[in-house]
This record gives sequence, C-alpha cells and structure tokens, in this order.
Amino acid sequence: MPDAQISSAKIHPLPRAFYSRDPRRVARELLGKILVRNDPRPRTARIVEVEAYLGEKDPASHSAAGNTARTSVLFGPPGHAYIYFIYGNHYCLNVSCEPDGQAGGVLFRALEPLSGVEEMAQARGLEIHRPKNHGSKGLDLPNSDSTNAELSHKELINLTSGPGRLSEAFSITRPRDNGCDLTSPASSLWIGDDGTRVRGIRTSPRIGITKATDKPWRYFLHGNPFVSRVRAKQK
DNA sequence: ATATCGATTATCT
DNA sequence: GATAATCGATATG
Repeated sequence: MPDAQISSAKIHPLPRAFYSRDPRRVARELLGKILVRNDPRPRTARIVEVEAYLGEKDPASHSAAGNTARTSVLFGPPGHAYIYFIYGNHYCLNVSCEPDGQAGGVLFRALEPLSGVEEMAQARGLEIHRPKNHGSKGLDLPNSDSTNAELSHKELINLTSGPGRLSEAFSITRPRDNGCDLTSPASSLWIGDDGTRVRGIRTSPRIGITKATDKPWRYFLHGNPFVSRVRAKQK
C-alpha cells in the first residue's frame, strides 16, 4: 500500500534559500513537493509540472518588461507568490526565485490532489454527487475518507491539470495571494516537502508562449496523469 | 482525433 | 488597438 503518492510524513516548509537560485534548478526540484492551502477548506496537492522563467533576459518572462507594478514580486525576495491574470479569465501561480533584486520565477502548471478534493471540486464549480448504497461509477479519490465525492476520471484530472485550473482549485487570486510568503506554514498558501523522491523527470519547451520557444524549461513527471496535455495547435 | 472561437481584462505599443 | 505563461465549448474529420 505505500505507493507513496500519499505520505503520512510531516510536511515541512522549503526554506527561502531553496528559491534563491536559478529558476531552472528550482523548477526541477519543486517536482514532488506539496502545495498547501491553509483554509477553512484545507487543500494539498503534489507538484507534477512546472516551468522556469528566467529574469529580464528571458523574452518569454513577464519580467522582460522590467520591474512594474504587475511584476514587482518577481524582482523581490525569493519564495513569494507572483500571481498574474491572463486572457481576461484565469489566474496563474508562480513562486519568485533568485535573490532580492534579481527577477525569475517558476510557474505551477499541474498538481496531483492529495487532500481536500471536494473543496477543489467546489472551487472549480463542479456539482458533487454522493453515492448512496448503489455501486459507484466514479473513481476512488486520493487520500479520501468516507465523505468522498464522486467525480468522473476526467473531472478529477481537470481539477488541477493546467495553470488556470489549479489556481481555481486552490482559490488562488491576485488580490488575495500576490506577494504571499510561500516559505511560511503560517501563510494561507505555502510549499512543503514530505520527503517524497520523484522519478521520471522530463523536459519540453514551455507551453503557450511565442518567444524563446526553443528553450526546454518545462519540467514534468513522465506518465503522471495530471500533467497537462499539450494543446493541439500551438501558434 | 484536430481546429477554431469566445470569454474578458491587465498590460503594453 | 493588440496581445496574452488559458480554458471550455463547438465544429469537423
């Protein structure tokens, strides 16, 4: 049973020094770590897909436009949440990297839920069906108790597969979370390590960008079902 | 299976 | 005025 997707080990926060490095290194090492939402509705999920965005020299990075009101967190101290709003619809989560004064960050692209699946479904606007005494057609959800929600496979995957989806599942918004210190368990949002070692790290070009498309700075766990699907036609 | 489109706003040219 | 680190829906093969 110790498939180790779920560990009962204590989750301890990653120190600020972890983030005070090249975003490519931070991105790779964030795979397998845990995003925690401390809430009235607590949620945790394992990080399975990320992208690194370098500083002002990376034309695909938001910091390429310089230190503005929008991007100031990327230029500040490491380990803080940079949230941006995109396409008039979606928030996306990053963590700032590199020392104070130097830009850089890692975008969270996909998570594997560990706890609080019902809360994530609700945050995503899904109707929860509770099976009575008849057979269930839905999947057993990770780390679930007797108050399980029933979701289709597709609904479960789509909870946290993609940067906009995972942010919605964790109720992440810019007004609420931009600038949040992700190294402190006292924060509503933080990142921890339960000792899990991951295998099968793969890389690819980053998704959805039009500049620096040759750089292989997307990192993901090969075969993990929550990793986002590369969309059919990328401009 | 791939392709296209609308949503809806912050930011930049 | 155009574009964007996206998603969900719809049309078509």
